[in-house]
Amino acid sequence: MQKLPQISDAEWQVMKAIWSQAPCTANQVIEYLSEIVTWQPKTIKTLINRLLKKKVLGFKIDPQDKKTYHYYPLLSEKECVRAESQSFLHRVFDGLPQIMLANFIEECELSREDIAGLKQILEEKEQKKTT
Amino acid sequence: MQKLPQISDAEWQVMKAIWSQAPCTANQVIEYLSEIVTWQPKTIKTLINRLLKKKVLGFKIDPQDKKTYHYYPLLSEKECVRAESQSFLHRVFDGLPQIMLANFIEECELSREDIAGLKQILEEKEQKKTT
DNA sequence: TCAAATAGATTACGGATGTAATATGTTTTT
DNA sequence: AAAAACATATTACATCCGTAATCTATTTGA
Repeated sequence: MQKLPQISDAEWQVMKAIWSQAPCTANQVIEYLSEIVTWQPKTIKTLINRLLKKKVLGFKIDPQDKKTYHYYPLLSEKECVRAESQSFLHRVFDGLPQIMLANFIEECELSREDIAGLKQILEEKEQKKTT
Repeated sequence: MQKLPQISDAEWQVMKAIWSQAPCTANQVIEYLSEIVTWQPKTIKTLINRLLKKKVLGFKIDPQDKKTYHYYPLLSEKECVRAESQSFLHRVFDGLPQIMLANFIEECELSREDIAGLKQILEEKEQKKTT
């Protein structure tokens, strides 16, 4: 468990675009995000550069097209989600997942199928403890 | 759903102290937090002042002791937790609580009792939908 | 009463963040 | 080959944040 660099709100959007498309160009990120945010392309390039500096992204150059970088994540979505989740859990719920889960289940809209799915997951988790 | 002011990590610690003790003095906050963090008293005073400026805290003066302020929250813990939770949910899980819940249940340590409790809450939620 | 202690108010300062614009260098296009 | 387009790199700038120190006014102890 090492310390991951801090990823800001805006940077998270960029990372989500890259995790779902990598390797991809800046323009692909910009196009992907055009559905989601209203940032100028320059803003997105800035965010990409900050993520490069933080070593959250890397890039390669295609010999065919030496002009355009192809970015890819250096950290997996899973580990970033985990780190961000732990941070949230500690900040708001003193690190107690039971409290947090109970709270979310009560506060969120969940369909009947969602509820069934979660019960399923809980049961599987229980099974694993037994065996 | 109005927009709450932004509460930073460090400010959350202060707010948790005040929610659990209000109304309380700066020194009570400092003492409470001495178990949890290693900040200088001055640092905590700064945080209290920022929270005053953001209108997250208010204070009263005791006629007996006109020197010391007694701080109290202007926002409930519940609404702040809700806002922070929504922010996290959107940043990391695209606002989808099912995904988030499934993820946490799988990743976190939960005792058998925790699991039973969560199943209970899920069942109650299901009941409410039916009726 | 005068000095020391203390509470709150103001100021500090470097780094992160949101949100870009400008500068520079390399391809294309004409 | 010169100009236009485009990609990346650098710079900008206000605000927030972590982490305090200093200033000011009041209270209290000697």
